[in-house]
Amino acid sequence: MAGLRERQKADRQRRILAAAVAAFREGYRAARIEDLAAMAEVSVGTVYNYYPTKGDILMAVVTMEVEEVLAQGEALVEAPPPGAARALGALIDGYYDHSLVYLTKEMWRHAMAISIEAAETPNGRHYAALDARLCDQVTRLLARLEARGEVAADLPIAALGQVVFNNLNQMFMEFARDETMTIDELKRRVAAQTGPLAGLISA
Amino acid sequence: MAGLRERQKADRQRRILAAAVAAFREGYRAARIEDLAAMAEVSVGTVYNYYPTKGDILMAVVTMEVEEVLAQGEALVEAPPPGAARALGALIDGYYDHSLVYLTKEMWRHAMAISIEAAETPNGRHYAALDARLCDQVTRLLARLEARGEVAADLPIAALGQVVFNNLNQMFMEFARDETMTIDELKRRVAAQTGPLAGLISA
DNA sequence: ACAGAAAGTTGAATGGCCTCAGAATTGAAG
DNA sequence: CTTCAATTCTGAGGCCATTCAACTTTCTGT
Repeated sequence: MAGLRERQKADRQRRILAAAVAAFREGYRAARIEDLAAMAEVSVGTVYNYYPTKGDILMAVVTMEVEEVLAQGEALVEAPPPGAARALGALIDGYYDHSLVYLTKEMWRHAMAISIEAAETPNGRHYAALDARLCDQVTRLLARLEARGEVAADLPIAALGQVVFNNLNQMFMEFARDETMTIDELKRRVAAQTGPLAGLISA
Repeated sequence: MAGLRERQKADRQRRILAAAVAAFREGYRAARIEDLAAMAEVSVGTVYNYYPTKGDILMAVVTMEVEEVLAQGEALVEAPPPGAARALGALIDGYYDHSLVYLTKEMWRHAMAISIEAAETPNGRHYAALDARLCDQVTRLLARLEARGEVAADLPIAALGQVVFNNLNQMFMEFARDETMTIDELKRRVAAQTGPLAGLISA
């Protein structure tokens, strides 16, 4: 049975995260830990008892987002539409469509910044691991297409998968940097890059 | 004639930058503005009179590095070695070889983080502009190879140039993230990605 | 039901980037 | 060589993420 202490703990955890999502969406930089604490009806010290740094709170939100993106992508890898260009496009568009559910562009910018700046911390490593899983998913899609005979057989699939992923990742970074770029614009631009590539590797 | 005031100004500027390069190489995070000020024999306020933020001082160093990289790359674009794979490899290796002259990996990480986090500031835009010039240089190399008949004629050169650049850029980020990765390791990995790509687009 | 241990909470204090009101220095004019 | 305006310098102080020693609350064994 869940004791009182455990219930209170779970409740506080939830309140802090909810406060963070609400406050961060208004502005990550502008949100002070003191504010989150007040919203969650908890003291500053307690916030730090649940999350080691402000960045970790952000990363918790990023993780939610990316886990859902990965799950959705997995479904697509299981049964990709026919044609390399179409299959890759569908996977990538799916990623982008699900990128701003919990996070804003500003939140993404800070998450990316933290993952680079603090690369050697658990946080940075965790972000890198999420990236690696996305990269792996792209590669597995290529492998499946190759198995289905839609991609030429003698290509270094892992290397090309990483090229495709690096490209979609970097383009997403550019998207996050530019407040005026829309998701459709992003998709269009990446399709213009991935499409020709898909054409080159098609069987 | 240069008045006393002007000479003093230039001298302080130089002292601050020199102090910054020395201190940052020991550790960007660990370097406090107060330390730089002391090293440059100037007050904290004066440092801020010359550079609006700590990040701007770093960006001044990044600019030195990238300008030299671009100049070197330009020479290669003028007279690329024969073969798409060889030409691209030479350009990219040149970039990487000249990446740690003034900067350390830690400095790069912080510079990258700032450029994303503060994308809308003059600083962020400046960094983005440097990136754009590098991307353009890669694309111009491809265009030149196409003109020489070493790359197939009907390809979207600009899009492919950006794919190649995004890939080398993202891989450099990974290099900066991982203190144990050597430049040779980085070159090897990128060659394994760019090589096949070059093969696919060769005439 | 109570004492003691365990676990968790609290908010004042710390450290470092950056600001700003006033002091100091330089150059120009009389 | 003064005087004054313009420029530049200075460092104490504000802000906010983070820490930590003291205090509460919950749990456990008797």
